[in-house]
Amino acid sequence: MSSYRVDYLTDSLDDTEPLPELSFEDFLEPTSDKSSQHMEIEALDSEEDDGGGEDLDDPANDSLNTPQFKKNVVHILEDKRLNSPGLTVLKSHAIKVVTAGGTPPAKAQVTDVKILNKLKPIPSSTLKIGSTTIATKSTPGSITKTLSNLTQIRTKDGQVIFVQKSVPGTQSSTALTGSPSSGIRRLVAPSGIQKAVLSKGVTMASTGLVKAAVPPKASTSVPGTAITIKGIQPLAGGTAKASTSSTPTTTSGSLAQPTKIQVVRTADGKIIKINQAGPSLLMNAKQGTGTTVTPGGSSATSVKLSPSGNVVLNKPIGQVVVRTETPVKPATGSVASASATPGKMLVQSGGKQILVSNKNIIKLSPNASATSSTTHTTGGQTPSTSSGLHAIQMPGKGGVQYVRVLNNNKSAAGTSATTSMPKTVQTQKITVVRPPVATGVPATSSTTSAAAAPSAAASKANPPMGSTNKIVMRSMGGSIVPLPSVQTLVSKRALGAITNASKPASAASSSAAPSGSQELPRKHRLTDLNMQLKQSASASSEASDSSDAGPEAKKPRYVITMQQGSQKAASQPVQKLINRPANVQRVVSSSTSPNSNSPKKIYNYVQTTGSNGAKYMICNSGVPQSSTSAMRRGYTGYVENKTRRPPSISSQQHRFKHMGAQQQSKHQQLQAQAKQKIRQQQLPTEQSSPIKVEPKLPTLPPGVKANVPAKPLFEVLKPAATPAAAGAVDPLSGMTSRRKHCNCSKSQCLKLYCDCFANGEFCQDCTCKDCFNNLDYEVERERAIRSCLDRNPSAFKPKITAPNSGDMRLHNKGCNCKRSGCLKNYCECYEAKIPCTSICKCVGCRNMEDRPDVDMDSLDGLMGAEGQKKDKAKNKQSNENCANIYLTDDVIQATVMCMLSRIVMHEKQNVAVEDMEREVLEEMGESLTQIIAFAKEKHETSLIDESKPSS
DNA sequence: GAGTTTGAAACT
DNA sequence: CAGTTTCAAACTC
Repeated sequence: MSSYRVDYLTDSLDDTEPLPELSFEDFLEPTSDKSSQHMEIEALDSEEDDGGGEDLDDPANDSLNTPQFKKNVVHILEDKRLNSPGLTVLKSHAIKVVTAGGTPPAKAQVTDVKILNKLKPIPSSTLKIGSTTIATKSTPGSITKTLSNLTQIRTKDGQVIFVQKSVPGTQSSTALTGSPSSGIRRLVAPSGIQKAVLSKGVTMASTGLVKAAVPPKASTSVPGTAITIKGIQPLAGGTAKASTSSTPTTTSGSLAQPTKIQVVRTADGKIIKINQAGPSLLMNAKQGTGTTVTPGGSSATSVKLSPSGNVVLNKPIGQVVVRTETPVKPATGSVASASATPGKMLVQSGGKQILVSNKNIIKLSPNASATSSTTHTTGGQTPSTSSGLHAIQMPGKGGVQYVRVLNNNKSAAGTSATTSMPKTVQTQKITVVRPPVATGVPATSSTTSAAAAPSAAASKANPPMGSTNKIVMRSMGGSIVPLPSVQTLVSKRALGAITNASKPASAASSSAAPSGSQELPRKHRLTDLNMQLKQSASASSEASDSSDAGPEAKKPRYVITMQQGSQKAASQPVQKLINRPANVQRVVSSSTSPNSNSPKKIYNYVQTTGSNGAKYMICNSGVPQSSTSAMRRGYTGYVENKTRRPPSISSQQHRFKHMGAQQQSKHQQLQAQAKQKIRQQQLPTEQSSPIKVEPKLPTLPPGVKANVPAKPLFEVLKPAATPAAAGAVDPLSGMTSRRKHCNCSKSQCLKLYCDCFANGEFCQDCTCKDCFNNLDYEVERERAIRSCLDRNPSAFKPKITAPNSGDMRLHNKGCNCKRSGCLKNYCECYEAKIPCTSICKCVGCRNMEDRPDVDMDSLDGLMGAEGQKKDKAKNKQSNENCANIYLTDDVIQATVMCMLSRIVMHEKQNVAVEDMEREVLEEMGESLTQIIAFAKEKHETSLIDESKPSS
């Protein structure tokens, strides 16, 4: 659907004369007039027949018909499917126009206009001419059912069209159309409200009632949806001409009087003007593959017969073929056979076909020029028949398109036999003369002169074709949303943009801030942000395994917290876990814990790389629970090869050694497997730095699960590491464990002091003493976990998170350094390679994105060591304020406007959406850069000012 | 490797 | 919530 929408938008954009669309709802107001005259717009439901759903998929499909019909939108004509090659009309929407009597309401004329989305047999039943239904089989009379609610539409001409709102229940209309398939049913909006969208520009020369009906979906078999418009009164002036042109055959008497339709605008914004035209007949230059029938020698050179018996004239792009059909019954027996209805004209334009029962309804445009423009029509087109040259003006992308409708009077119903065509057809051709500008007409089918104009489909596909005033934003990746118009975009987005933009502008940091930090200014380097933005996608995709080692990243494991929306998914075990990679082994342990309800706990035993650590992730119910890893100062500790402490076998180790033989064997197997896997998973680390960074696979201490409500899924953020970097580190080579070995002596490894415990891991190969962090002491361990959680529910949550995949990583709590200047690994922020933020309570912080060490030194010189503390606090405050100072609403708005302007610009240039998105993002980046630069400059000047007085 | 420094966790 | 203590990692020598 989205694609469809895009198309839709683009189409509308193309219109030089954007006319507001009218929906049927607009017309629904009951009018007094309903009484006698009514017009029915009946749509044969073709969609279901051909599997309407599929239609949507088909780009070639007429956007008008398919998608909009779902919306119950009635499209009267579209020029896009000229080529509709098929003899077979896949899909049709028929519009019946019933003209009420002339000024003195004479006989009502019913004209069926079919819009054929697809070549699909047109159900004969749909055909109606005049008050009488042409469709032979269907119960003609029923079609004309008048609906109670009639809406009067006054045309430009001052003529009135009545639109009758069909009752939802009217679906019975199907009965109207004889065969179920052919049945006409009323348009019924899903809500039960009948809704048809007509452009306001639709003008009907004559007054009459328009009744829209959509065949009930139930009649899935119904090949096409017919829309009948009844009750159009022929214009007084027009009548004369029309009358002449009118084909006698079709009308059951009533048709005789011509109706003038001046402008019809389709819901998609295309405007079809039907003006009375001179007598000239335009025939299709060329026929498509379909059997062509030249009407009784009349205008149309070539005529295609739809299986239904409808004759479709292939025309070069831009041509609309109108033909009248003789009432002959479907020889072929195609469903459309009914289409044989006499006097029906099939207007095909741009792949869309309109079946008009009464030619006269279409009035020739008086504008000679229009006709003249029809040059492209083949010679045969000359309007032989005086009866009628109808011109339809279709303002399109390029401007007004003219369609000439040639009535072939000659071809009477009887004429049908003439051609091979099963049905005799009187062909009227409508030539659409499009301005040089790309018209919507493009023939979808190759049959017609494809060369001529870009196919409609193409045009749709390529929004670029038409210059659009609208901003069409596609939600690719959710960043950009399709918007109907600039106004909408501005109005809707501007506000949101401000808020939203403020975030990006103010730095992703804010968003990244775990909790209350949103407003806080971010100190992170923009480069980081950018890098992450770029990398986020990939990183996120790779998720858990990714290694976070940005070039800058040292060892810390970074975690991205999934936002609420993803909770569920998040709750789902990490895919890695789900799949239970080689290094994951399921371990079942009897839960001795008093609290745990479940007698047994299932752990996924994960043997990590170095086998230095083993993680047990609770996996009760077979689903490993995602766990969070607490980021601790020491946790960065993926120790480099030259680990300070050689892996000593701790008591823990011994315990593991004494694990059941079975497990042990598993363990060994896993180790081997783990190695292999680790290679894959190994995070790229700084090449220079021996330290390996591993995104920590979030594991939750076994006990945590019980206590902690559904935890957000934390995924390891993998900063985009260059492949090279990734390759550089071979975990196996050094056999370096990326995990640190704790060395706890007093905490029994049951406090957060212990890295292992804090990470939810069991100690293994640690040098700890009196370790209780293992399965042997599960009770104690759980108790400890509960204790920790009691103190701090977030105790096991990662300290460093990126709220969104693209956001900057942030320390949730911030550091509290006093003497290290946040430039040593004592500082968790520094350790994680993220700048301190205002959340931090550090003193003398020098871990700021905007202040590289060098700069700091210089500043130190200026201010003196003592001033540092103050400076630090000051900086923090200033940083905080900076966001407020520099990211004012005006600035944000300006930024947003710049982005919007880009959109508009590119929109006009028909730039691909992807490119547009990129451009917009670039614009945002530029804006941010400027803002930052400005802020920096200001900041520096302020610093200088301060220093001067002191000196 | 011992000792010191440091800051988070734990505790009051 | 602030201050103090405990603890273990980080760091220095």
